[in-house]
Formats: sequence, C-alpha cells, structure tokens
Amino acid sequence: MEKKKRLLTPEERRQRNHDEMVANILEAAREVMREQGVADLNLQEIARRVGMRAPSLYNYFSNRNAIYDALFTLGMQMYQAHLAQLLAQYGTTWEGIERIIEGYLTYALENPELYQLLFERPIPGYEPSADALAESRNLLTIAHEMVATAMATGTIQTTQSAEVVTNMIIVIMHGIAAQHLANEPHLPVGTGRFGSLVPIAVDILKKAWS
Amino acid sequence: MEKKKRLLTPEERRQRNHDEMVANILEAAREVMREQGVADLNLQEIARRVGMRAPSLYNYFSNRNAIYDALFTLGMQMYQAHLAQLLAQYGTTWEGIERIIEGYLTYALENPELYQLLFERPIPGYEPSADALAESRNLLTIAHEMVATAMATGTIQTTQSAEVVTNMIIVIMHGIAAQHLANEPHLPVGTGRFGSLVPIAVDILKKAWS
DNA sequence: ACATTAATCTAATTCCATTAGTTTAAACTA
DNA sequence: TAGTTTAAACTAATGGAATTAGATTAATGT
Repeated sequence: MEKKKRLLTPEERRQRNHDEMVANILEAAREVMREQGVADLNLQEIARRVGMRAPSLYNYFSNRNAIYDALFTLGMQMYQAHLAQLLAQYGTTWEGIERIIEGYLTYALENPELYQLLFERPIPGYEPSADALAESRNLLTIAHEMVATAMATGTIQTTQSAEVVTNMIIVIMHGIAAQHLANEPHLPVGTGRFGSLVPIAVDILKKAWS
Repeated sequence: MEKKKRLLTPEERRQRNHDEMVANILEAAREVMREQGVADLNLQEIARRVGMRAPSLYNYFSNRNAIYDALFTLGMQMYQAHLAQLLAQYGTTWEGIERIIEGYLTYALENPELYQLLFERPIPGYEPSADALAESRNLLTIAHEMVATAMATGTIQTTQSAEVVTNMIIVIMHGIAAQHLANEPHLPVGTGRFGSLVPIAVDILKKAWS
C-alpha cells in the first residue's frame, strides 16, 4: 500500500526536464539542418525554437560540436535499428541485399541531415568523437558478418574475400545514394536516374557472384 | 622592322598583373582549402599569403563565393582535360573504362580540394553559378557519348540503355572514390580497401555486359 | 532561514565577411 | 606639364555568430 504510482522525486523531475530539453534541442537542430543545410547549424536559431537564448544551450551541450556528436550517435543508432529490422525480415538472401541497399537510400531520403552527418562527412570544424566512431565501426562489423553468412550459406559464390564483397556492396550502395541525393533528392526511392539502379545493380552482382 | 618583340602597352601590363594576381589568389585559396578543409576557406589567410589585406581581395573577386566559383570552373576544366587525355589514349575499350575510373580517383587524390568542391557539394553557402554548372553538364555529355560509342562498337553488350550504363559507371566510380577519400585518403591509387576495387569492379561489369 | 545548484539571462569577447571611405601611384588628357 | 581619372591598396566600421563571464532567479536541501 505504500505507493500505487509513486510520484517523482525532485531529483528525478529535474533529470526528466533536462532530458526533455536535450531531446528538444536535438529535434530543433535537425529541423535547422534540414532547412538551412547541415553545415549551417545556427545556435541562435536552435535557441529561438526551444524558447531560450543561445548561451543557455551551453547548459545542455558543451559546444556546437557536441550537438553534432549527439546527432551522429543518434543517427547511427537509428540506422542500425533500421538495418537490424531488414536483416531480421529478409535474412541474408539476395532479396535481403537488395532491401539493404534500398534501405540505405530510404534512410538517406528520410533523414537527409543525419545521412549527411554520418556518411558524407566534412562538416567544417567537426570530427566525430571516439565514442561516435565506435558506433560506426560496429556498423561495418554487422555488414561484414552478413556477407560472411551469405557466403557460408552459398547465397554468394565467389573466390573474392568477404571483405572485398562487403566493400563492393558498400561502394554501390553509397554511390547510388550519393548520386541520388546530389541530383534528384526530391524523387522517392526506386525512381530517377540513380534511384532506379538498385535492382539493376543487384542483378549485376548476382550475375558475378552466384 | 617596326618591332622585334613589341613592348607591352600599359593597358596590357595592367591586365597581366591583374590576371597574375587572380591566379595567385586561386593558388593560395587551394592551399588554404587543402590545409584547413574545403569549407573553411578564410579570406584573411588567403590575403596574408598573397601579401595583402582581406578587403583588397574584393578588387579581384566580388565575394567569397566568386572564389569558389572560379575554382569550380578551373577544377572542371582540369578534370575534362585529364579525361580527354585518357579517352584519346585508350579509346572506348574496357581498359579505357578502367583507366577512367582509376583516373577519377587519381584526380580526387591529387586535387582533393577541387574534387570535393566539384563532386561532393555542400559548401555552406555556396551553389555553383549557371556558368559553372554548364561545364559540369558538358562532362556528363562526354561520358554518355563514350558509353554510346562503346555500345555501338560492341565493347559493351547489354539490353540496358546507354543512360543506365553511364549512370552505373558513375555510381561505381564515385562510390569507390568517396569511400577511399573518406577512409584512406593517404593511400595511393590502386591500394587500400577501396582503391584496390577498381579492377574487380570492372571485371564485374565486364561479366555483366560483354 | 541559509546555502547550494540548475537554468536562465545580459553583456562582453573574438573571429569573420563584407562595406565605406581614404590614399597612392600610374596613366591618360588637355 | 598640370590636372583628372582609375586601379589597387589601405584602415576603420558594421554585422553576424560562437563562446565566455558574471549576475539573477527559483527550486531544493540542510
């Protein structure tokens, strides 16, 4: 009978408010990046949108790059969740590989600001922190394991190493996304000069490797 | 007997000095971009290197973006010369295609600042001018003609359209260069996780299309 | 009540791009 | 040759943005 739905202690309430504000700031930052370009992140504008002045942001992030870094980590986690879902659904089949390539483009179109931050580097003064980069190495491991499984089960048949196969898939996946984003970012997945190449590229790989 | 090697008129001398200074500024700008990143082009630093103060640069360029634009055009002309040379030497053979892919990576490694400006966009507030973009459309035309010739002469055999073939080659070429530059920019052409994929990628295409 | 602390603010600093206005020296003109 | 024009430089000023310093407020803890 002590507590049916225990009230929050002041400490917890403070923490919750703080976390909420962090989330709000990141959300506002993504909006600004989408509207004004990834590199033009403007602290005054973020502050305006969350209802404070720019210097107050420093209670939540130590500087502008810390905001980029939080978004880098967030974006990496989002992409990994997206990828894990595809892997669970399709496994390591050729269809799965096609879905993964398509999924990379989907992610890029749905979250262009995060995509650019994660996979198209040069933000003026920003380099991902060691923590952020660890997430990104994790992603490469997942890709490599997927390819190794596909080779072990015979889906992919080639004398090339799993590393070469992985890298080639990355090249094609990234090449398509980069060109689509640069030239026809408004067109949906599966359409346009580059977006429509996904199944064609997979056919070419299939012809070479099965 | 009028003039053995005619002296320059004052007008010509003035023009020559002006042109020289423009070239010096662009050279200094490339240095700064290489050292501090493409997006961090700093007018004070350029000015220091050519021996003047920042506002004096405005006698030669109307603003910072005009410098980017001049470099865009310069870089595009350099790349086209590079490409024309390869085309003349190897023609539209499979070896020629391999050299072109390799040549794109070579250009990217030798002129990383121009490569990023030309082929990896987002410089904060800069969009290429119409003139600069015309150069870039020209490049696509050259690529498309090359592929059409290769298909007409039977080097490339496929039911795909020349446009699809061109775009796929662009995807692979750019994908390799982007990954190499992002991950192992210090390694020379032909080496590293991505640089070594060039011949492998060409083999895959050859298997699919000949 | 008093002290602490988080969260906010305003004001100040620094770094840039860009503009305004001035000076100098060369070149043209009468 | 003297006076005018013009290119090319300068210094000083403006305005935007990140960041730091210092003061204030309000909630919490003792």
